[in-house]
Amino acid sequence: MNTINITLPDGSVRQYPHGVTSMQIAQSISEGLARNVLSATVNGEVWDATRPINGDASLKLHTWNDKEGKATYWHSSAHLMAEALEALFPGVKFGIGPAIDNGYYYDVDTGDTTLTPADLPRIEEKMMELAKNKNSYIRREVSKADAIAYFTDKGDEYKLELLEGLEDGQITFYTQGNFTDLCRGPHIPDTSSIKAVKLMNLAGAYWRGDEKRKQMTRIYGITFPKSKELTDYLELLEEAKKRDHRKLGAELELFMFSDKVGQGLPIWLPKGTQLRERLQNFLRAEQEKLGYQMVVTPHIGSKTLYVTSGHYAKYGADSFQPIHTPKEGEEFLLKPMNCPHHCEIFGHRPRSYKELPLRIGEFGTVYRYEQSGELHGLSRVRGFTQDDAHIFCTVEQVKGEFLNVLELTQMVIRKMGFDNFTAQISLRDPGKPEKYIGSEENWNAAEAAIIEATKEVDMETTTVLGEAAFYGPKLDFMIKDALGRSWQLGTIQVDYNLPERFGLEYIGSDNQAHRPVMIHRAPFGSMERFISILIEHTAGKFPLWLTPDQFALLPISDRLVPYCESVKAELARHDIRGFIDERAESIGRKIRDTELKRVPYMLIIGDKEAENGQISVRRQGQGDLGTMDISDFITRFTAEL
RNA sequence: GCCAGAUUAGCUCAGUCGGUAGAGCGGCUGUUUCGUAAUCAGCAGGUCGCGGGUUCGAGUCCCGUGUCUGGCUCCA
Repeated sequence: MNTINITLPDGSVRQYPHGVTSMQIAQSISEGLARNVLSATVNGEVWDATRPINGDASLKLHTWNDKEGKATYWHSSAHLMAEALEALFPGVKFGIGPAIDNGYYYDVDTGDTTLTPADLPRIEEKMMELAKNKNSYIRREVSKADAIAYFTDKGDEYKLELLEGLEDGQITFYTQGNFTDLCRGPHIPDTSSIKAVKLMNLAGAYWRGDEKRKQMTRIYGITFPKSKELTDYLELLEEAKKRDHRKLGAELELFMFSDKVGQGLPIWLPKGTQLRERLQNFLRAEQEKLGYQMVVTPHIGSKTLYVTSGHYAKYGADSFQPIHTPKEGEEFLLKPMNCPHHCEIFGHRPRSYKELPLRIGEFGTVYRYEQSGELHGLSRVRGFTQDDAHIFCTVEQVKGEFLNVLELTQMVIRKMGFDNFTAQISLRDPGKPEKYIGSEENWNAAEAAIIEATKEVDMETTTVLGEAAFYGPKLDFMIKDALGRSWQLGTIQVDYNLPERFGLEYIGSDNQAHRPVMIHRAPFGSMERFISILIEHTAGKFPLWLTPDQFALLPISDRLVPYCESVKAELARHDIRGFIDERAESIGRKIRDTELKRVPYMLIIGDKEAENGQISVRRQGQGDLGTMDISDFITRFTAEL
């Protein structure tokens, strides 16, 4: 047979000579496509576009515009960087160098020389110089013995270790220019499409992710086929920097940290507290509508509580250590989660099936000893408040409760101005039933309930097997912000373990004791983390109903302050809140300062407005909206809420 | 916790070869009473993160340590 059948994604079948490459197929379709093709999926596996196809195959060509194309491109860029490093730092050793979501990295060991950020431009230059050589990426199958010989000769113990895990017969090398690497591939045809490079940063990374092993230097980089795309990407990063919640949090006086109070312990300032409490009140009201009952539990709990829950055995050593009292033998732990307290609430008196589902909610402040290097603004802290609740129910009720939580979360997220909202469902690893507690029937029922519930609310989901907790399946919420970055919010988890450990029971209609199922849910994770995401998503321009100050009254002269007072009082009667800027500053200055504080409405008051009983309205970020009656403003304002 | 970098006035930053500290913004005082993004002037702010060391002399060099930043590992 001299010809093979190639099936394209549209289902059409074309015939090509045996040994044809994806590149040649692209050429037969169009020159333009051939110029842009980076790799191809052949029978479900991503291949080099230059690799011969030796049998009937399905084929999908990849360009810069798809995920696989970018991944190939960036992985090849990592090799290009390695070539540049080898030219500049002879003797450098290489770990692994994969593509990531935005670019690639390569872990390197430069021996006694330490790389510094000042070295990066030099490496970038070398990469561009090498890219211009238009070197092809050449794939070569090698025997294990030859491969070992090559890297032994080179003295790269990392590659040798990687080789140990590979089987003879499936080892390939890729070479471009003067650089040869152990690599499964695939790679782009040649280096000429790499037109712009930026090495982002340097970081330490453990060899094979093991903190007991040597730390290598990880160099992060990104490349693009057009220099304009690099410029755009760097602008996006600039924008992200401007929106950094740590920066905005300080500028807008929302929160602070103090070395004396302790790292990772946020202090909420008046404006931030207003924002947070308003958000909390909104969430509380919505949850009460859905049948949640709010409780308050102490910030510490006896060690016994956590021994019972099992958390002490699992996390005790890595937590804030017990608080000891003057009387010996008393030990308390800072509350790291609210569930044990809520279990005690359920168990404090006999429960009837008629009370289920029992939904116990709490804005519960918890303390966790996060490693110091993990702390980050408000998104990773040591003291935070969960929008927590525990639902005690029957297995039959799990689906309804999931629906309830999904709908609540969707509604709140939309109200907050996010529109891209997805979920990850984590189920058992079907091959390892011994890893999980709880009966087979209960697991099946709960997993089915979660999947059905997400279908009913029409939510985009991904399902991952083996990611469930040992005590039950779970669902994690994800949102994308205005810059397209993904954030993980909170979770809903089914738990068969804690009711067991706390011996929780209810009396069923059959007059027998039954064990309830417990659902943990904190859809937003924590107030701290959620607000950090909200700050970055909105760039500090919070939704009107939520923002601390909704307007600023800006009198042109201090003789107009009394009129401002009357306007403020009138707006207050309509629950519109704000302040008067009474400073002896020019109106231009007051407007500038108020714009920077992201106060949504600026009401400029001069003699004309005072005479006519009107206000001149300016919207933050939009400019002058003209003069209007106060009642018209209230109408406009209320419509925007 | 680990690797790398940073740490100077409230903030953003400058500070040369080691010779005793500087700007802008902000603050205060005065001035300006103004029409849609900074009125003008003066003044006050610093144990150069902290603790040691080298030196006649340390913001600057060395050691230790705190905190922050970027990653790694971790995240009930």
